[in-house]
Amino acid sequence: MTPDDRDDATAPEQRVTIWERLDRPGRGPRPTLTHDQIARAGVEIADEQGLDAVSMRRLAERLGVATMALYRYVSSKDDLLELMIDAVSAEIELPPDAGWRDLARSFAHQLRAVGLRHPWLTAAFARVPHALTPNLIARVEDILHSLDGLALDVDAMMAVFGTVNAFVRGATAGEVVQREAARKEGRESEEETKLAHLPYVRWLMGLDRYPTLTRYIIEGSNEDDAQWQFEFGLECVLDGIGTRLGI
Amino acid sequence: MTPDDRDDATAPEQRVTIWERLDRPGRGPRPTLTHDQIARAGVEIADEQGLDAVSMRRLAERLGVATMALYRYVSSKDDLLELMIDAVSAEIELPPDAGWRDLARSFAHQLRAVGLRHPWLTAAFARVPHALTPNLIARVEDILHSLDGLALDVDAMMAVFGTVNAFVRGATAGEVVQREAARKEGRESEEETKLAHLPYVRWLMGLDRYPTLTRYIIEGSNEDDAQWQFEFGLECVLDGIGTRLGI
DNA sequence: ACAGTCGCGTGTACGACGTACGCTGTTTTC
DNA sequence: GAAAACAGCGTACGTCGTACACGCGACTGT
Repeated sequence: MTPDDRDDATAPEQRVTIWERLDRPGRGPRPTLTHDQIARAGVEIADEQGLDAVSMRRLAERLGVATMALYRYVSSKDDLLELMIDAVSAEIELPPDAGWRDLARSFAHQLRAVGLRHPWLTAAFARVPHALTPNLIARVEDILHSLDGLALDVDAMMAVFGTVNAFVRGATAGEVVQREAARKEGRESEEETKLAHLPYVRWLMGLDRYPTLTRYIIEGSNEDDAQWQFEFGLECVLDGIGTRLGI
Repeated sequence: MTPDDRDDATAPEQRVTIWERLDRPGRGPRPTLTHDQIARAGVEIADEQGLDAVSMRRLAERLGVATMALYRYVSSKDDLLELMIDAVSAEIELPPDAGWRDLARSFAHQLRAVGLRHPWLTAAFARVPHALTPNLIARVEDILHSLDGLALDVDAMMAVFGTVNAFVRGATAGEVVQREAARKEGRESEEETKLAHLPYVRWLMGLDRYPTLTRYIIEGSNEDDAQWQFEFGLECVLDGIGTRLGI
């Protein structure tokens, strides 16, 4: 027998999101920091030294406050990551009055650009439970709005955004993982990275189990590979959506 | 002969991947563990209690060895994550002799299934520098092989895989983030999750800044939403690829 | 004007983490 | 048999997130 139907000690945890608490009325002393400052400082650290370097202690030191002071602004480190995600998400600016296709394309390119400019973003997305921050929600709204009036039901509209979004995140994540690995291991140039992987690649090819992959490594023009692949994939996605929905 | 005739003191750090070290010849005592056992135990812990619960101490305890004994098998925790990724990647089995489209579709569905069955996988991918483990490489080879003989150059072939892979990872990541958040906060049913988000959603809608999004929340049939969206997106991607490459 | 109370900033402390290092004992190779 | 290589282990260090209690400053209601 499991007496689980009255145990609300753990059940209805109504977590209030940080966004709802952002500008609370002032009673007591004036806060010395703003959420914006905190997010910005966190982004700076992450950009310079990677996401692992963003600790509450380091962040507090950079802001000139005690470590625990930060917890007056964020309820946990996850909250901090949400702030940081939202901060860099603000860098995305979409053209007004564009059709859904141009809008989606612009969103895709810019989300990728943000992800590459802030390589920690991918890892942050994977860690944070509630990644729908206001600045991202606003862009969702923009794209949904551009799809309105095309005789689509709302599920289809959301599916369009979801598909583009999924592709961009996956593609960017793939690119970023490699760069971050390079940074962590102290490599600086693309050339150095290729050199570091060389023994492993050689070993793989020597196994003779991956002939087609081997051909790609030998014949492939690894010139601007990632950028080209992204644009190729994106256009495929947009074409596929347009055709399937007749828009 | 000189056992060490390397001249390049400044060369990049030649990290030897764990895969190249897997079955080294035995000198000294017999190992009591295998890499397979370790990976399996790690996967068990992660499945049961989440990726954060996979610590070297806990893993060692489950395996009945001292913590530091594990470092005879993996050189770091990242290595361990690679082993775990490879272990669950083995769950993907593709049909033999299928066309590229069926093969890609099967790969997509199974990779998603693995990601949902092991919700920590997404986070692991984001943490690990070299996520191309043998079992994944083998599937890449399968798909590339199915594209051979269609008059594509190798770059295009790789782009096909890359596009499908990116979409699947992005889509799965999105689904998983929500489930993991629910698990972390102790929620069990989908209903409970919806209830927990209700105040935030209401607050968002009350801002009156996201009318189309609001319509989606109200009108959307959130029934089997994720599964449907995934299949919709996947077919768009496959269609787009097929049309663009004429295959 | 004054008391109450709310909340900001802080210091300390706890339990967990990854892992460097050195030791002991076993197995293989010369 | 001696030497070398290597498995397993215990200890220790530095770091992390954050719970908690304290003191002080600023607003609110009287």
